[in-house]
Amino acid sequence: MLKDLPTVYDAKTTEEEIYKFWEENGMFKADAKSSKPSYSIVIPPPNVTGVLHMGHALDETLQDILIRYHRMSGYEALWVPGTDHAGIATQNVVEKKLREKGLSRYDLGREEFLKETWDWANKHKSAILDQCKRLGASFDRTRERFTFDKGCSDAVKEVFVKLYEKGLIYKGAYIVNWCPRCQSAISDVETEYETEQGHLWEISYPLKGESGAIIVATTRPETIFGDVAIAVHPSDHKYSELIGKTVVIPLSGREIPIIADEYVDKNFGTGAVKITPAHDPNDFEVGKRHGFKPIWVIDGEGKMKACGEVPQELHGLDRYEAREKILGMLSYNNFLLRTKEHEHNVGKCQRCNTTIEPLLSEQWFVKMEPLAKEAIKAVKDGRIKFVPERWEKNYLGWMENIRDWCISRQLWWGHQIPAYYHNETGEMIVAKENPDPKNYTQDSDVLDTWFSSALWPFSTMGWPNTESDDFKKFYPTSVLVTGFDIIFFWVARMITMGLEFTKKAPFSTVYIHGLIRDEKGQKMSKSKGNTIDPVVIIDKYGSDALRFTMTSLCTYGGQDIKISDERFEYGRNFANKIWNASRFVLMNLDGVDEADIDFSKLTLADKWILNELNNTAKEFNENIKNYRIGETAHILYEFFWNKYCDWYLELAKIQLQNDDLKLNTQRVLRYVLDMTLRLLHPIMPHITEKVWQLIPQKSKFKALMLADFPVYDDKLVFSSDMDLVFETIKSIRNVRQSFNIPTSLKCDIEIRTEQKSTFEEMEAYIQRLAKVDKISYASASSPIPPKSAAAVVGASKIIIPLANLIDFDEEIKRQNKKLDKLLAEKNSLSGRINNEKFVQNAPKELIEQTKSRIAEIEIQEKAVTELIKSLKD
RNA sequence: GGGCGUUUAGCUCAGUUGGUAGAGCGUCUCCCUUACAAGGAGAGGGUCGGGGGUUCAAGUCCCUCAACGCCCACCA
Repeated sequence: MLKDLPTVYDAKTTEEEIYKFWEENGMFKADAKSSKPSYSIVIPPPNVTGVLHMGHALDETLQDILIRYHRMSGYEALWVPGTDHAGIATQNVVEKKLREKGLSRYDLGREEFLKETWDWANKHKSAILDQCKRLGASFDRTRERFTFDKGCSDAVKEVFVKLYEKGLIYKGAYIVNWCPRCQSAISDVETEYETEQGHLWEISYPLKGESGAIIVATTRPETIFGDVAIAVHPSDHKYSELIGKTVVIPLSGREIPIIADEYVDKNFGTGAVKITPAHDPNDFEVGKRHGFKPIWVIDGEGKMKACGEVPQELHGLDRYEAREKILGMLSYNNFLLRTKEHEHNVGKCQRCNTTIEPLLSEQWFVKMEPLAKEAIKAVKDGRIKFVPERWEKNYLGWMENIRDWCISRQLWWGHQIPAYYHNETGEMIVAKENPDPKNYTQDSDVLDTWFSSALWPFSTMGWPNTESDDFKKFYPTSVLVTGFDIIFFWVARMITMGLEFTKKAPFSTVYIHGLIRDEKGQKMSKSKGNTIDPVVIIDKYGSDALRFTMTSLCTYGGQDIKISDERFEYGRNFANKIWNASRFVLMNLDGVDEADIDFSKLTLADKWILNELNNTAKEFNENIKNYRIGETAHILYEFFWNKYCDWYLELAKIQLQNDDLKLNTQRVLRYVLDMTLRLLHPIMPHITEKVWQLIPQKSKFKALMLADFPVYDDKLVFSSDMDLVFETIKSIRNVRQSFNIPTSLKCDIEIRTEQKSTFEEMEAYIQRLAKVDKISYASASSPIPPKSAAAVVGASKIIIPLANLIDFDEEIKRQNKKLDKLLAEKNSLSGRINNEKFVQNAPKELIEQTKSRIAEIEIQEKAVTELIKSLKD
């Protein structure tokens, strides 16, 4: 049966089979009543509208590694999955579907539209989490949550009412970022700025009752009908005489004053600014200071309002079309004096890329500053630490300058704001439930999606019921794993809300990884068409290959990760190597008993590999504890491929042929494979589980995923001279290759050494792995026979008599090259030793090390010189 | 305007308290050796972006310049 295992690892079949095995046995389910210490992670909930992309794949893989590692390391590990209702994104999708049927949400009405959206969300809610199963995600689906489910809604209401009662939520009219397409306010962080080449227009505003004019520079001439004043700097001599005078707005004829305000920059434009409080945040502030009433001229759709002095022909016109018309009119009437090229930043809606319209409107806000205090403290005093640390600065910088958060959205899909207005008096009550549905109507706005996300670490644990088992056992969570792009959107807000409502930091570590990019370093996006679908990669290379590759690309500094389809060959090849090495071991375990390794019978090779395994376990544990997760992959790759496969399996082949050594060698093979699979399991769960279950053993564990994770073990510390064997074999191979000695030809060697017994112990290894026939010995001082190739290993000389095979000139060249290298090293090292200051200042061990290295070089130098001499003779 | 990151082998990137550079891929040579050709063995390849400084010693610390990338703020 074992011999029937295919030589190429079949990831697809294995992964399906193994995942099903774990799932059906309920192995992902965490026990809130467990006495083990808890380790918990909540997933950054993907949008219900989403499909799995590479960013998720990386994020989920890293979380799964941490969860699996801790589960095996004695923790009660809980990973909570879930999805986000994604207000605008989801509403957009459903509205688009309606539009295809020629309908709008208004045709359906709020109630019917919500029903439709719920249906859609319910249908898609689990799709992305099902895709995560392909990744091997060991999250607890029995605890799956949705940011719009009953529990989250209760938490949202609780938080909203409490914040309102504390005076930290208020409603008011302010300039907000308004998306004319979404028809809603959005928050500052949802506004992305793009640099655009625009214009600065200089417009002349004639003075009233006298000749002359004041020239104003603006980028937004279409707001001219909303002007309430012209502002200049109080100390600007150019305009000091004009302050207090009145000008007439071009095209409108309305009269407005010239005022002085510190806000104006004397050196920008003409030094005179038109003030439009309804459509610009700075103008709003100026307007407020001077007591002007704002005049709206652009509506929520970004069109010119049909009101006031806006000319008839502009009514309902898009703001940019109106701009062109207005410029035409100004120019025609000689009010437009100059048009200058001007580069400026334009705000765009994060969701739909529509240009934001700053608009004065009535919205709800969270006063962030008082909340931020504790959130700053928690990071400064180390209750929360960022990995890598540099993100702390980024976080703190933002937190220390935080502005109020606009939380109301003019959407239907979302948590409706729990404020109720009396139908007649308009009196407002903020409460979890409508006090009197007959007479009170609920506020029609909903909350920013991130409001419910901010509560995610504790709303998923049963909060506000702080007595729930999950909350008691698993809150606060252990770590939050995410990309840097949502530190402000999400991480910062979770920290503030967690501290405010649970008095605890929601997690003690924020592990920030890089973003996935395409091979050119560009962000992946559907519109660019440069996305790589993780499911396609999994189909092609396997889930473990995807996981291993991505993990290995994670650097400690959290650099962005460039990937291409071919990069996953790295993980696929490694999985295949694991598969085949395991096949070899399994095929050679026939007749093995169930006993542990007999330590009294260990060979040098056995000791060497056990010692290496032990170091690997130690390094793995140290690295993962410090979130050097990429490093863990490198360590395991190096150990498994370059040590276990390249050397130990080859050495074991020799030992297996020795009846005295066979049984214990089998035990070592089995043990090291078992432990290695455990080490690899968090990163490559499927293949390791599959192979592990094929290993004959008396394990008490039902599955590898539940087995104990290896830790450093004093009993496995050995020192051995294997390096001498490896060096010997490698140098003989080198000689063979240099002189094109065919593999079929075994050569004899002579070893000139004072360590005869050590070499004798290793003869079998050298013979087989370097294709050597007879080995003879002589003392290190014996003369070198003529016509030989040779290698110097440590203080020993390996002589390969090849009189008829080698080109002596070639060999002299080869040895000279080696000599040059030795001399260069010696030169540099003795330079140090001869430097008094070095001897004074350098650590003792380094000096000793340097001296002994020089001594070693001198021995080799002597040997090589001797060789060259004998070749020349 | 402020802040951060990057610059190391042809390509993509590691390099944790400073002690004369590593991997994967690619290249060259040999090998279907009974786990694996998605493999094995061997080889070649780097003045660690430029300049300056600290030090016995700098890819690693400090200063400065340059290029590229990102974030925040935002002057109408």
